[in-house]
Amino acid sequence: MTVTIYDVAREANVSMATVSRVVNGNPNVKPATRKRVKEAIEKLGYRPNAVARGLASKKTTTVGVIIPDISKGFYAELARGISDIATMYEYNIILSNSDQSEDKEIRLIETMLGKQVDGMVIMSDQISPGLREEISRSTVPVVLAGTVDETGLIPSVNIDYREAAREAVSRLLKNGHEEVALVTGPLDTTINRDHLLEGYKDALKDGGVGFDEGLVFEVEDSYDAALEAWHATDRRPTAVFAGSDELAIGVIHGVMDAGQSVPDNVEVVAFENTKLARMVRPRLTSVVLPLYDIGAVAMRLLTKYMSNEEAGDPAFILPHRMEVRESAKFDD
Amino acid sequence: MTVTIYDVAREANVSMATVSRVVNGNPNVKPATRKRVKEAIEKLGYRPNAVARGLASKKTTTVGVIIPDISKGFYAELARGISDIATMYEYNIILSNSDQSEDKEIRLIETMLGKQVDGMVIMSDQISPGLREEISRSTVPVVLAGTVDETGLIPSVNIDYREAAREAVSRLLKNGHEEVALVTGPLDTTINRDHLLEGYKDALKDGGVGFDEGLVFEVEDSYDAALEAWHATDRRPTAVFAGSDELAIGVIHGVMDAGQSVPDNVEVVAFENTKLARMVRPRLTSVVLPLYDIGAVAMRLLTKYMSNEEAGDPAFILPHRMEVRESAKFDD
DNA sequence: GTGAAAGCGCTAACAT
DNA sequence: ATGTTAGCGCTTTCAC
Repeated sequence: MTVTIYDVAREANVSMATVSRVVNGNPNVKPATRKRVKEAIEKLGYRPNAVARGLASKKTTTVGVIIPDISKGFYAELARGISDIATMYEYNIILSNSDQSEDKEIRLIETMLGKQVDGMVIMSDQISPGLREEISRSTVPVVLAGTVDETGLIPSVNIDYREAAREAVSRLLKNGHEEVALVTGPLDTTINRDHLLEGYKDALKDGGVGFDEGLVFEVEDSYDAALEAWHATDRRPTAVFAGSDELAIGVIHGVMDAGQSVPDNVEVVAFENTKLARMVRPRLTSVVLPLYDIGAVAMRLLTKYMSNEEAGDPAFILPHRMEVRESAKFDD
Repeated sequence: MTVTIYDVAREANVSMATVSRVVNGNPNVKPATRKRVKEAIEKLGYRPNAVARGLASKKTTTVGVIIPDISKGFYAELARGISDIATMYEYNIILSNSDQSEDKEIRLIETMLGKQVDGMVIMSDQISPGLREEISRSTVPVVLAGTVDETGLIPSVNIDYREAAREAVSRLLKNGHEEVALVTGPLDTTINRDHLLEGYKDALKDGGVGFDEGLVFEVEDSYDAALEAWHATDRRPTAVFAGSDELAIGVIHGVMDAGQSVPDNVEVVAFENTKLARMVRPRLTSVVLPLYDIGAVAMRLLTKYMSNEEAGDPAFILPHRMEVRESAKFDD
């Protein structure tokens, strides 16, 4: 029923070793026999069995990807970057959602290792000690994408979130605001807590403005949560730095509901720059998070580790920039 | 270096067959020896090699998923549904992007079959004859998700797009509009051409309104394209049925730019109901496309085919409904 | 340049 | 209840 390398060998009057050679592009085959073998392959419709090959060669040309939730635009964009580079290097991807559960993450790593992946790209809002432990025990290389490992030991690709946040808030401060709010997702994630919040504080310090805890709005990372938070508070900051485009839009609508205008009464700077940023009025001025690139670079890095190439500093930092639109009054 | 079933067998003083039995939960093992084996597994840190298992059993417990573009919300949502059910049935997923290229689609199917996937879920805006041919030659079951096969031969999961479109346009018509526009993505995709457009025409006929080609705006499926189309035309329809949330938002902003209001001057009904629908003002009234469910049901169907269960009608149709918000003046 | 043979780590009869 | 044995389809020395 299934045609194997033996069948091809018989058909072409050569040994299976020779068939294997032509299938794998080994140059040590006389052109004439190569031709015969190729014809036999064609004739029989032979398709190499990657599982058998994987068992014999101990390489599967597949990599595992663990992602919190592929249905979230943020991660989907990362995944696309990973996928494209994987395809370029002829790897396939086993993709699984972890929902940020440490349990699931660890179980996924185990099953992927069982499936003999050649490497893994992992995304997580928070590298728990258990997860870090599991990763460091891995028999194959692992790269983190858009995910910060506080120890800096696990290879990772990111931007300098803290500096990006500092710059954004500084520009707001330069516009003369006395009360700049931070609207952020849960502060139990590394990026929010140690990067966005700290960058926000850095900027306040730079600008000689005192930190006011009442101006930090920690909400669920959703449009509704930001909107509600704005409705609920009686603070009236005149500028906002939001931790995501969605949060920023929630704030904008909150401001509008209060009968005010963005950017005239309240300036808003977002963080992420998804396509959403252009689909609101006013359009969002947003720090650009190069998600696709982060994924792509992470995968590229992984290919280097998988072939034992030198890969340089494990903590890879990509440049960032700001896309200026109408939700804040910036000049360039 | 790697510990195999032999090592465990030796450690536990049993044969490899017994180890295999306890690993696979075969009841024919005395509790005492089962315990010994489990301890040996624990002690040695044994992890079954799924590749070897796959070669021996001819089952890999992985399914292939081909998707046009995972970074698009539409597909990402489908993928999540597929993934969750796959996980539930203990399958892993090999995920690849096709960018709708027939070439890539066919190549992906080939490499997935080479990797011995147990089945495949495929998404595509258009099942080309070449793709259909390739699918029908597949040695493992294939299910289409959110994808219409005109021949109806390939198992698929969808909603009745045409009827959903008809209902939406009919409700608009009932509000007394004389000019209802259709803003749709490219009409070279099956759903747009044979379902949305036809459903739109059905409704016009039902309502005794003539079809006016000038009221069909075929644009790229993006916010910008819809916005530009609205800016460019001098037609002033008072109601619009849009083929996606993004298109609907483009239309809404186009209407606003023209100094008019939604829904007072123009009523808009969208199709998709992503979370975007609630993030615009006015919020979108939208036909609900149960993307997650479509993916989930497709994967569930695939598990049936993979285990040779009876699966019923191959063309599975899920119910649809409309979510009424403010972009159209509907009562319920 | 080509062939023979020994695995890769497991499952699945078949014995016992 | 447990052990023996023959593959699964390929890669990879090692000979010739």
